[in-house]
Amino acid sequence: MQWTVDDVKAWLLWTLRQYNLPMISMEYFALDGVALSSLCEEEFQRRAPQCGCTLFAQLEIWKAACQELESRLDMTEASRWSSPGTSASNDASTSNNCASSSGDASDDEEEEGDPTPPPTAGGKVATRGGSHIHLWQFLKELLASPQLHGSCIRWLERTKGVFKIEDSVRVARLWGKRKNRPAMNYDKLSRSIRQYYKKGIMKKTERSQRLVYQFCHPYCM
DNA sequence: TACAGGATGTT
DNA sequence: AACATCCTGTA
Repeated sequence: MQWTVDDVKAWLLWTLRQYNLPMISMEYFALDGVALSSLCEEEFQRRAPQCGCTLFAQLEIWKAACQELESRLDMTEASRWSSPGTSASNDASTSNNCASSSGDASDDEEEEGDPTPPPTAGGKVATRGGSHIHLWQFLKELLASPQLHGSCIRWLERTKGVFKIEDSVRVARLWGKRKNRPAMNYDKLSRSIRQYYKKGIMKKTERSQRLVYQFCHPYCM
């Protein structure tokens, strides 16, 4: 996360726009990438009461995606991420240090994450982070960023909530990373999706194709 | 490999 | 409750 203050601002604006979120005061986010990463969910909420939760969750996904790209993908796609930048003019700063040699990487190294303890006052701080995200929410978050995850999961018919998992291994790995479950795989992830059938969160498609699922109505909006 | 679900443990 | 894990069986 080597973002500058401007990179952070660009990411915020881009994310707000992607999700039609209300505008926020950028003054509270005059931070570089490292500082932004060190913020806990509550601190996001404080700075952006309307959408801090979403921004925090999106940043988690972004970080996971960056790790994925650095460790897994080759340089051919590296040009696609760099900094978010609104679709208009953009970057003279492709701040990439992706010098990762290819070779193999059964698993990536630890993330630079957050070595900075949150300097908040008062007693109770980070600890109660929000990892209580549901699988269906996580999948929707991935689906909401096709530029980042379109190669592993994408909508087939967005209005109907039909989507396809293109790369089951990668989706499962991202889910495991998010939940801190290193042993996660598609077998277990798909079992959880199947539980959604009787819960009315997802349903089977008309003529079931493999790796294609469908959200039930309130959940696909 | 993917899919369907039952059983059981964990948080 | 919402998984995570494991497993039997089917296609």
